[in-house]
Amino acid sequence: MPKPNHKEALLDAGLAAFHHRGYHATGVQEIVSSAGVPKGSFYSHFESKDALGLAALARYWEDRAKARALLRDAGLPGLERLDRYLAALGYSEDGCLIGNLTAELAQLDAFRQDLSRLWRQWTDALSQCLADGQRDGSVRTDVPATELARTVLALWEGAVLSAKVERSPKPLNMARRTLRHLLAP
Amino acid sequence: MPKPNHKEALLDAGLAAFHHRGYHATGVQEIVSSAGVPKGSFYSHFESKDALGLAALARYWEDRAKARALLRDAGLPGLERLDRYLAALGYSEDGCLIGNLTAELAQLDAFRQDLSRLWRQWTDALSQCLADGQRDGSVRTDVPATELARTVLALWEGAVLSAKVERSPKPLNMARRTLRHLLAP
DNA sequence: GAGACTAAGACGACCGGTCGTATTTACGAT
DNA sequence: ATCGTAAATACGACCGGTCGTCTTAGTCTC
Repeated sequence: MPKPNHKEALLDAGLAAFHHRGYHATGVQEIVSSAGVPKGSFYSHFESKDALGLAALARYWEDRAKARALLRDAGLPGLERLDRYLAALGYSEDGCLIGNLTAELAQLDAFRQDLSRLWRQWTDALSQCLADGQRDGSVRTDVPATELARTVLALWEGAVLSAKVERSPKPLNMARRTLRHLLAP
Repeated sequence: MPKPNHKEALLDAGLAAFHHRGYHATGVQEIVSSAGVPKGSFYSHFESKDALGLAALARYWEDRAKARALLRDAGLPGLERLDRYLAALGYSEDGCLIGNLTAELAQLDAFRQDLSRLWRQWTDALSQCLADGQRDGSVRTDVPATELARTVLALWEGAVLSAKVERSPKPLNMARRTLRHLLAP
């Protein structure tokens, strides 16, 4: 049984490096050095670099499960939940790993399915929140919740990209304002 | 004087490869093979791979100048111009080179400035069209044209990313519908 | 012949991954 | 509980290949 902290260290280091530098610009050597794990051990923990990449995506998604819980907070109207969720996601200079790797890797067979599933999961989570909002009256009802969710996600990811190149959280604030206006009844 | 078609061939091949596979996943060898140019000649035409990357971005932007002319079509209301422009941009399985390379390369000194400038130019072009729309009454006036332009661009880029992972133009159609609703007075 | 240009192949660094050996763990017998 | 052995795991050194770039020989033009 390998030491659990080696795998975790590799996962942490991989996630950080892929997020900051991108997937193909990051080598296995760099990850193992950063994780303080001998390179020969890498393949005891991950079958391949691709496997680590997929694991990093899954970890990134799971790391934001707490923020996603805000989308299900029954004590708030739907629109307010959404806004709190986006505020909780917040700004990062490196942007969003899912968006970044979608741009870089969506055309690769090894990644497309997982990326596609993440987008779907994300859309579903947003959609359920917005459907609740439609029931509680905080969200417009003339467009299906699913389409609204797709719009939210697209605008958010575009804003994150803009924030990345601008090195500023302003586009995220703009997106939140716009969404309040767009989604209100 | 190098043959002009070699440089063009390299630029075309580089643009296509960077767009389809991403920057770091594309090697100089692949580009020269695709362009039918000897590898040793590459550096007679481009100082470095980075230089080609930057040239490819500029080319991509220039290739869409014709579509951008639609934004300035004085015969149409501003909102209609915008929609025609987005329709003219259309769907591509590879997404948008500017968006893709922003995600992949915005953190690199060699690329940030050019990417940032492209986003600014794009935003300015959209902003002028929307300001015209505010004057002609086709676009809402309660939000400055610049902020609307940023929103348009963010939503579009996010939708392009979504379209890339979905392999479908549907997100782009959604974005156009949403923008009509969002921008109308 | 001189200078400019072209381009084949070499360069050092890096790539993801493999493999033989060393180390650790697990298990059965005593 | 201890020990010997087998199995599993870890990992240092290595693999063949690719990377972007450069060097230098060859070619062309004046």
